[in-house]
Amino acid sequence: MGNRVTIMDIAKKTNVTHTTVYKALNNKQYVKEETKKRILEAAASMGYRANKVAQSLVRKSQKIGIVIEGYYSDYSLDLIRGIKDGLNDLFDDKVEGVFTEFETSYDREKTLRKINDLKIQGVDGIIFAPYAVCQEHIDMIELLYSDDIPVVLVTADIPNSKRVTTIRPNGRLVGSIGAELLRLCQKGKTRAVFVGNKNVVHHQEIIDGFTEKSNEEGYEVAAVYETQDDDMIAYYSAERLLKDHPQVSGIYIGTSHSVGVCRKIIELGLDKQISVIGTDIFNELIEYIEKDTVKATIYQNSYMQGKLAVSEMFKYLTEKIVTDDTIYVNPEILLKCNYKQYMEQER
Amino acid sequence: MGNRVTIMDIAKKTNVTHTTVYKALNNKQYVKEETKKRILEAAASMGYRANKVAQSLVRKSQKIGIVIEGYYSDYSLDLIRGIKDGLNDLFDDKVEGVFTEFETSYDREKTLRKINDLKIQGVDGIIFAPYAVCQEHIDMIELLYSDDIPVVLVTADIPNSKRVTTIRPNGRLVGSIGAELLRLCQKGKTRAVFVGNKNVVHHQEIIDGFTEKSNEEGYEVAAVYETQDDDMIAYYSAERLLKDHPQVSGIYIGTSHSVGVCRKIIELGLDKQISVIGTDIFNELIEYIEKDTVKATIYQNSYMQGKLAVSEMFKYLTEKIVTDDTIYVNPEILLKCNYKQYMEQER
DNA sequence: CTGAAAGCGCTTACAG
DNA sequence: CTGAAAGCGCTTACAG
Repeated sequence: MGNRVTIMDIAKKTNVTHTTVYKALNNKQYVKEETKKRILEAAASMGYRANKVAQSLVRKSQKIGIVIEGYYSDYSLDLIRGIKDGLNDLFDDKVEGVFTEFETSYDREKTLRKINDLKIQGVDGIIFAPYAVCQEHIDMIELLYSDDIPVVLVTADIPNSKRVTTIRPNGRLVGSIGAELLRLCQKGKTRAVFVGNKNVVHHQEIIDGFTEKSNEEGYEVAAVYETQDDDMIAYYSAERLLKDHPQVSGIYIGTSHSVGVCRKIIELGLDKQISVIGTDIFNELIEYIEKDTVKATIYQNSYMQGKLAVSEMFKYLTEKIVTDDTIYVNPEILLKCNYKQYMEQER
Repeated sequence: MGNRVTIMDIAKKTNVTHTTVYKALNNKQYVKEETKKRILEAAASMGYRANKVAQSLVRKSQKIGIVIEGYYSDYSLDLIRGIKDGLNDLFDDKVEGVFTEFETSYDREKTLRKINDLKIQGVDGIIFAPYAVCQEHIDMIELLYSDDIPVVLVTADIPNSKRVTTIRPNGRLVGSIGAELLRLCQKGKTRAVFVGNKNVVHHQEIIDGFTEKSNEEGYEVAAVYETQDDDMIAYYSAERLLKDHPQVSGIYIGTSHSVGVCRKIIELGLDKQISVIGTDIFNELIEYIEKDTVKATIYQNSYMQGKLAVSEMFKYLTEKIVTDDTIYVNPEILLKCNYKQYMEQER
């Protein structure tokens, strides 16, 4: 290992000091073009690779602001846990998180105010988990961009915005998995899907993926309902569904907090005829998994999304590079025998 | 961030030099008990936490030897990729991997020789992926242990050995998932399971988990076959199975390289009646997933196992701590619509 | 038993 | 435009 190429080695070879090499390598001003070229060539030919450990030791600390918009659910709690663990992993790399308060409801104005506060506090970057998309968000991100404050999105994307990247599950894939799981266990040919809110891009994607896959495999999607992640709305929507479409034998619930659907199904004694697939894992769902009303649930791993959001932000802050324009977290399929592994998991 | 507690802060507070603090904190000899106690107390009260970045910068390089025993399959290739990526992540932490050659067959003697070679080369730790378990392995690990060379196992455990930890899928859980997936899509009540070799602890666990879960849910496991991960043996075993137990409607193939089972099923035109669940993902399996002969496959993520093995070894080498006595990697369920995400994946 | 000094590979003022 | 010096927070010989 004694053979690692350092800035000093390059300095010796090119007859300048390591300070000059540093400047050339990091594109700082005040290095003669010709010198710079020589240095860069030497670095390349010697296989130089900056030592990130040394860089972390001297770098000034980086502040990352965190804004999580609306809906205080298990999904958000896991997201936050992931972000916190991600920050903790980078503690010695001098990364600091600046959390803004969490809201139990969606308030566009508040979000904008919080982001502005973070800017004033001088954060180096912002991790933002948006709920619904709006023009103000796009404008705000544009503004931050021009102020050189990168924004990494998590759980959802904001199309046409200048965010650096987004870490999220692929909604169309989630919908497809829901459809395919139903194919495996559904008896009839008619289905329905429930989401929280069609204005949430992710939810629309789920509908699209579910519908496309269902049609492809010869199933009819008889109805799409919005539950606003409200258990009672879910309950009454299910009632309506089963009245209007008694031939339904498969339901995909593409959102959390909508176990009302299961309650209604059991109430009507239809739980042997109708197969249900759920989304994510949370306490209220367990009972229905244990009873086999819910055959499987699709876990979107918000914990991992949070963790990745932090590491991606760090990567961008320190190297100005990003893994990909969109980073998809694989949705996982949980059954009765393995869902427990995913509650409060670490990974 | 300027408020991080350093070794220097403790030194000032306790009126010694940072060298002494270092010794006290790291349990080095030649520190008076009383001084040590004072220092440790101060450190605790000040909330001291060693800076891992600084430690990595000065630590001498660590050599990790890698031995992968037998069977050169996609599973092993992904494992190796994981180990390599794990090592690469720790490049700046001065971690170096020393690979021994891979064998396409299982040779106990060769394994022992390779491990001994690594010891002579002076590695600081060994990552070992065993195939079958034997007393010689246990003895070898014991020997390494007394020479202060920690062994981290991956993909399987060696019970009663002095390995530091093992990173692996929970075989019983894999078997249970196989059984539960069959419950979702199987028509009849009789099943069979194929594994590579019952002497492989992991395979026996799969059988146990599968059988227990099947019985629990009212299914009969009519037969258990060993394929030796050989396609032709799998093919002929399937033939025998379907002759001896024509009522079989669900099959779990708990090992790779046994798609011969699927070939036989299709040949006999039974692919509409029999549901098959596979294990892991590799090229030969794709065709049967696409045709819906294999309804789902259980992915054991050897890539992640390899990556974790490296980080666990590093943790042990640098901090003498281990996350857990056994670290389970969650098996994931792949369907037709999402298996592609897992081929050559990074994560 | 305790301490003074050098060094890991960078970055950051500051001087020339 | 280039360089000399200090420093990040540890570990490692070496001296006392």
